[in-house]
Amino acid sequence: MGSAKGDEYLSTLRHSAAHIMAQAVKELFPGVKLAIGPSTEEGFYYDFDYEGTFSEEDLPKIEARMREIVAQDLPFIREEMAKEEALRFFQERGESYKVELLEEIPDDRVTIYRQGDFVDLCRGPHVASTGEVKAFKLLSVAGAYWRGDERNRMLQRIYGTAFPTEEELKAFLDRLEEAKRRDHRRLGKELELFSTHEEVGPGLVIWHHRGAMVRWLLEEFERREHLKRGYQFVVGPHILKAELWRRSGHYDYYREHMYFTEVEGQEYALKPMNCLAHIMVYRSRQRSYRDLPLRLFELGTVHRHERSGVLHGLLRVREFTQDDAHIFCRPDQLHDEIRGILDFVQEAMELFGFSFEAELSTRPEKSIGTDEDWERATKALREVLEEEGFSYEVNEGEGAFYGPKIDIKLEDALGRKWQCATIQCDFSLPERFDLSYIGADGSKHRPVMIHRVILGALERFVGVLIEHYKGAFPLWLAPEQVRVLSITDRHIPYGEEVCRRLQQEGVRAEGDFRNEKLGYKIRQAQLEKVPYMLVVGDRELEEQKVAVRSREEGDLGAMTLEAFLEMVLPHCGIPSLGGR
RNA sequence: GCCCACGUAGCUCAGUGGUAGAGCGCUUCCUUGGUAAGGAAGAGGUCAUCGGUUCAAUCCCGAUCGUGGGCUCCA
Repeated sequence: MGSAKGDEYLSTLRHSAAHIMAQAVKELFPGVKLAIGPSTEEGFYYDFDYEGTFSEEDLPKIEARMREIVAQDLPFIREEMAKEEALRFFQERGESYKVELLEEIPDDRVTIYRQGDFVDLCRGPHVASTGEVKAFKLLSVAGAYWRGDERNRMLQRIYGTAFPTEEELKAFLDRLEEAKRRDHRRLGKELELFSTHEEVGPGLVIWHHRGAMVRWLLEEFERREHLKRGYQFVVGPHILKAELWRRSGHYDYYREHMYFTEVEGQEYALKPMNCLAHIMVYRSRQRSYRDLPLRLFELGTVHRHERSGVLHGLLRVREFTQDDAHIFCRPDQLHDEIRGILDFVQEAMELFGFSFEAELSTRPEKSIGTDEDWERATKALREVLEEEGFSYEVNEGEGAFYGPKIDIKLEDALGRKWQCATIQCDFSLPERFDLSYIGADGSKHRPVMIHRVILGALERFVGVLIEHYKGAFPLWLAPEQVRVLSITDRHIPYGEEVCRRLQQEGVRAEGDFRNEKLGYKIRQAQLEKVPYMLVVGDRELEEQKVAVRSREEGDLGAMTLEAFLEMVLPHCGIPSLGGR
């Protein structure tokens, strides 16, 4: 990351690159209309309206034309113009999108930028001339709705990136390659973690033994941590009567994401969220203020009908399991509960080596509940964020339909951001289900409900972990922790004995006793990211030792099995967070 | 859902309007070899599915399903 000034220059450079691309496209494809073309965090894009279509094959052609424009070193010329004049100007050129944009500009005067024959409505700034844009590359073509609204016409977007130097561009492209290498979909197949199948259906994951082990370890970790923090475990059904979803508001507000079925003339819905069963637990008896907070936890599997175009490996699926909990508390406890959750999140993220940032989302247009409720919940979330010293962004109108929320975006080893944890206040469901507790004053009061997940969807979290660790899970999460390698057939019995001993100690050990050369077995174990390899041959058999090789550090020499166990056992088990 | 691509052996990918190929993997045999690939032989594909054009389609066209890159949406 450069300085603030450096970032500014970078975005100016990229914005200028976008103009150069637009010029090239207009020259190569007559009839193209310009929409918008900003810089982004990773580069730039320009949206075009064109009767034909662009494909990836057009990119080299456009790039070549761009290089010519760069070689001409055309100055970027800023001009001020009366708005009326600009309107006429763009109208004459048939640039209807620019006209639409102009009509919304309140000022009387606007600026345009020219390079050569190309003119664009633009606030600027730009670099001095096209010659300054040297290191750039076009990356992809995509569809994009005009103004990001799917009711509008779909435009054609071309993405590219630009940097001050070729070296920086190359570093960026290398990083894209690196991301491809650690793509969880690729590693998931190579490491036998999971698979998806056309015959099964899109967005539905099948966990293979290794992936299932990672998941099981995470689940076990979750159970222990939740138990430590005063959560109670509950389990709810997968289908619940549609009538219940009507009462909760999901039927009205979330219907398009739900699957329905009919049983004996009754309409049922496959749960897209776990909250209703938890509410039923709360309602099963009279609650006292002394019972609160009631923290109900469930590794809850939910089904959501996601639109086909959004599915992506493990990161966006149609069936997933959340580490979900609902906390029912008194309004005066809200603050401490939110704090407890944020502490939990913070400790968990540290364990996995993620940094993260918080986002506070406020009331959306489509929502239920009173203004007063929304205000109170938003305030509580904001207060805790500030007391805990979290830096956070506010996303106006991005909250759930039932309440405001804090989303935690974690950042992986490549600096990419993922949403996992979320904390959502809810004043609506307690109202709709008429939840109450008897206060110290002997009268009924309304509890507050918090929906929260720590790792979020396990599918997504495992996907992020795979990419974060490049498939090389830390010892405690490695599906196979140790592999015992025999050198020749006569070492097999000893190898089996070593393997058994390890398994008895709770170490996940497997043997590779095939008739293959040691180098071959090591290569395979390395590629499969097994943390430790134990080689057994004549020398080890003789001395009753094992030759230890670490995935990261290579050959560690021979030692007794006891010495090896002493070294690794402390790191083999499921870790425990510090807690509050 | 929308825009653009793609779908060939278990995997990664070549290829052609005249019924298909490589590497890895798999099987068998030889080899018993000390820290990232020992050798040989063999098996394996209705070229995603359905329809159309054509004397002839894996290849051209259309639809469907699935996947990828985006948009919108989201854990």
